[in-house]
Amino acid sequence: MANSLTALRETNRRLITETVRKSGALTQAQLARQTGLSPATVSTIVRELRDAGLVEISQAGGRRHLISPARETGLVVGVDFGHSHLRVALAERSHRVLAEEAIPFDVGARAPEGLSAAERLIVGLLGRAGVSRAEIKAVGLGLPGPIDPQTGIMGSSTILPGWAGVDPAAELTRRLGVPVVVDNDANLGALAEATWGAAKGRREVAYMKIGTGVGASILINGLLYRGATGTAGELGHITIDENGRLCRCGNRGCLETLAGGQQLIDLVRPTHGQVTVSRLVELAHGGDIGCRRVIADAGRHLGIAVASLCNILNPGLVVIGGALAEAGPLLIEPIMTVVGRLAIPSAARAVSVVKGELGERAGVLGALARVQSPNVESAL
Amino acid sequence: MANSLTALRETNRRLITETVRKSGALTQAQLARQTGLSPATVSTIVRELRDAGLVEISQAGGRRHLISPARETGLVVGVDFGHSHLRVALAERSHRVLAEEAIPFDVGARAPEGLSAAERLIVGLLGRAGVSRAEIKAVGLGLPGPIDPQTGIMGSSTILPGWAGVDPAAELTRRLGVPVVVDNDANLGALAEATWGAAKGRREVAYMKIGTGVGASILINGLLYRGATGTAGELGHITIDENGRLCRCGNRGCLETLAGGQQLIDLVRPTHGQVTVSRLVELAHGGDIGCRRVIADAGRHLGIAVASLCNILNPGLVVIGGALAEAGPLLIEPIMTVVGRLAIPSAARAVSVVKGELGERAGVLGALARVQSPNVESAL
DNA sequence: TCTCCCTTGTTCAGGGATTGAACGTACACC
DNA sequence: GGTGTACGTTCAATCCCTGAACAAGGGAGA
Repeated sequence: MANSLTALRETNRRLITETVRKSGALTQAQLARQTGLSPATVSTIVRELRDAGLVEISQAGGRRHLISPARETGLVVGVDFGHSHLRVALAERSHRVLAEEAIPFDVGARAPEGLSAAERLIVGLLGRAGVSRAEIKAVGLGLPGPIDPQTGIMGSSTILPGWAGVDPAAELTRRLGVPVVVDNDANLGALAEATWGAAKGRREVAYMKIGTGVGASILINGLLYRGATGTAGELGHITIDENGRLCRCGNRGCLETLAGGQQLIDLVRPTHGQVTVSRLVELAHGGDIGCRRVIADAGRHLGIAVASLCNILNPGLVVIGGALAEAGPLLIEPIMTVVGRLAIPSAARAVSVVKGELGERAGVLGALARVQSPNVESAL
Repeated sequence: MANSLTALRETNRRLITETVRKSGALTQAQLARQTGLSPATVSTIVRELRDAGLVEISQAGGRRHLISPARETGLVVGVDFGHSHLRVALAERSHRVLAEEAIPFDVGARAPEGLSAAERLIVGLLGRAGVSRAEIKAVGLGLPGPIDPQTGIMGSSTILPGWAGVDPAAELTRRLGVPVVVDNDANLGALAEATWGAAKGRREVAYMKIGTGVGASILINGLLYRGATGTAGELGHITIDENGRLCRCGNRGCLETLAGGQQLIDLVRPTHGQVTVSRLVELAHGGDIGCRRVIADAGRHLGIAVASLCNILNPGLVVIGGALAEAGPLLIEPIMTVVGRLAIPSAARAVSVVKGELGERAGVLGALARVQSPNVESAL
């Protein structure tokens, strides 16, 4: 079973596959040295992998064989629903993005409309990249709400009512005819930042996405931590003010009602009219006192949540993503101030809070990362 | 090398040894089922382990053999400092407790006095059990404050000023001449409950110890999760009321200032005079309205923290320990009510909050567990 | 150009490890 | 007392890793 000989072989096969993928191209001798396996074992396993089509072998002078990862054919698609936008990317398996597009979109709409819009965008990208629909091998789908990891269905019926009870993966599979993995958008953002962005190489990370709403995700030992029912990391609905505004999650005074982009937009509407979060950030960078103030206030509220996070998980790195993250120090300095005041000193010292490096693309890139490496979850 | 057959055998040997140690005594058939190995393999490995003196085999009716861990010689000591008590246990390696004693003790005293008191207690237990000091092979030490996992020194200088900068393990080693492992008392309580108590067999658990202060600890995948600097799980110093009372951690309105035993004692002093936490709980069970009310209020404040915990970690089980836990439903029902109101519904549904089964002994038993199985920590 | 030496990858026998099946044994239940 | 069941052991079969031997090719130096 788990510890049988075949399992051992499987382990070694995976070890070699991983080593090859990480290094790009290696000779068998190098492989043997790096993995600690004997050349004989490497030889037989490499042959197996070649027969299975998992690696490619090219002659490289002398007896040397260059082992490289099999050029995976086909394309993958990432779909990222934000609260107010929809972004789709078409990429090669190697992660190279061929085409990408984002449109404003209200996720409050019902699921079928959302999925139809995504489908239209995908078709558009296919046309632009000049490839056929059959090339798509898999789709990663991000949604801004808690997903039950068992069923793939939205865990809360109040957060995205239009999506309650729908199985988005099954639905999209039905439309496109390919496997779809669905995950929370904050989880995907965390994955992307850990793979290519600000959290590259870090194994203990918290990620907060502050867009229209507030989402968060936790990486423990480099793997997504989901908790018992997949809602681990839902910092957006931590209670900051028990008597605060009603939140769409059904509770009161959630962080999201105080620091979510929607709240900020509402706050500046009387003085600045209807703006987007990005515009609000621009104005703040331009020196607008009012916008700076609401962002700083949001930062202070976020700081309370980050302080809780520090006391509970004591992370070494917190990455801030989403549209509001573009405010940079205007947002992060108030966060740090509050963390310094509310978190245990040693935990506050240990944490650094930084802006994500992938900006608005984090979600969709995470969807691409997610669909290509299925083993990103912590065991339960 | 690392992945050879002998390594596989080594892995399985260790697997069986661990399984035997955790369960105490097992037949080979049970062992085979639990480990997933075949009875044949178990048979040969058990023989090896017996020959190596690592396990003992006793006949148990029929062909059944009872495999138990080898009776390791020597004794271990567990020391548990609470905020207001000191408890010491002397046990065999097999965890059988030979003698145990608790005294009231103010941990606010300086470290040397505390360690001297512990030493005196240990000597007393040795006399009572009729064994010599040389029998002691190791000591586990629990302290009610954040311990830096790297250095073993108290991480915060404000929480236990008398212990700031001291290396308690080194100091106790100097006095007793044996290895000492030191850990946070909540971590030890969690470990004990997971080994013998309410969290037996559970792998994702949060533990809260509500005594004079409030401490907490998190088990992820069955291992203590410490975070970047060892303060993961410090729920006692989550900020509940930003404008609340000053806390000894230096911040304001920490959970501990609202739900810690000390606060409850202060609250009932005008009406009930000076009482202990246990007395307060007794009175509440007896029907005293005032005591019931302060416990319920504490529960509501704890509920806020547990709700945060649910949103961040989404645990399946929260175990409440410490003296206040004896209030049982009087404390737990308000917690659940608040969790239901403040946590994300799916996270609130997923969690069950229960009283610990080991009572006041959790800390000292955890110290015994800790000293015998060094590998209880999550990587990093 | 030729030779020697080193590296590389393959093959093969040998030694380990796990497993399924078969078997003897002892208890429990009827 | 008979039967069934669970348990532990043994053994052949199977699978896997490794060390050694070996063929093939390149590079350095004469």
